[in-house]
Amino acid sequence: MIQSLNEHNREDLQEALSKGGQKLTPQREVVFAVLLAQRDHPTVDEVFNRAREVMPGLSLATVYNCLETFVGCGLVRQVNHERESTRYCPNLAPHAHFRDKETGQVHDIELPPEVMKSLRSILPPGFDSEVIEISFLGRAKANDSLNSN
Amino acid sequence: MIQSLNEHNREDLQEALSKGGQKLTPQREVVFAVLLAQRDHPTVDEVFNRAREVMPGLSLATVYNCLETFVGCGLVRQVNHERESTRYCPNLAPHAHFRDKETGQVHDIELPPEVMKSLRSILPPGFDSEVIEISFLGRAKANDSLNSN
DNA sequence: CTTGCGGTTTAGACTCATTCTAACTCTTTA
DNA sequence: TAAAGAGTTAGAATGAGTCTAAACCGCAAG
Repeated sequence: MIQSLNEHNREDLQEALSKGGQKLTPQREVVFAVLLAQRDHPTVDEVFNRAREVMPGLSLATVYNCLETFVGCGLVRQVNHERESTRYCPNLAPHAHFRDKETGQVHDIELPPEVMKSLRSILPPGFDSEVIEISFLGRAKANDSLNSN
Repeated sequence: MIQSLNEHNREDLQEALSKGGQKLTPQREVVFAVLLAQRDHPTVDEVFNRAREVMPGLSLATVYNCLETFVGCGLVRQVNHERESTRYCPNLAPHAHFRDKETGQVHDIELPPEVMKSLRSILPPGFDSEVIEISFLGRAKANDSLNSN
């Protein structure tokens, strides 16, 4: 179940928010806690439903707002696959995503620096890239524990 | 301007369609010609507008249908960036996409086989991937001629 | 205090890409 | 010529996400 944030995580949140000129609010705490509690790349709706168990008055618009704020503060990444609903991921380490064709589950795949480098190297001169998104589509055989980080 | 398909391209289209159990229709020819004429990763709307110059009665639904058919036959790839409108690309060679933050333009980036290989190698055992999507976000300095293929 | 202010939250209206539906057309097969 | 089947069409429906305007809240100034 969704716990409230521990001291450590609350401080991280607090700090990242204030760096971005934002405040820590009860809603933001709950939404952040939801993301940390179950790192399965939930959609906004999923976050909304989970958060409401803990804070029933929370509105969907606020969940959108909170998540956008987190993305702006670099606390969370958006994960898009084709045009499906955007998913959210609190894993900050550079990583790729693997989407299971059958279950729809999204798994994080560690991205070693040398692979990042070889990717950057394929850019022709004049192309400067800040963000690289890599996503695999396929099947992951069993091994439930491998998801996320 | 949009030309009608030359013999060679019409045959390719014809063949790919019939392999997928589909027929060559005037609408499909026009839509395909639009994609080949300007390889700038147009959205459905852009394809629609260009195609109407040549076939004014064409409907938007048909453009959606044609593009979906082409994707099904492997003639064309969809390109998605975040949740923006889907774009279409008739470049069949394996390649990544580079999206210019400022202009919004999408450029094709050639993907050498050894980079593909190193990417596949980061998948943990049990993960089998058929499709790998790679997209860069950044700025491309000038050099208009480098776009697409 | 209590008033005012800026940032946050809220419900509901709105947008817009995409999908669906049902009617229509065209071509082929019987 | 009729019936069947594929493809096309206009417009309605869907649904994720955004916008708007009102309510709320914590806090600093009076």
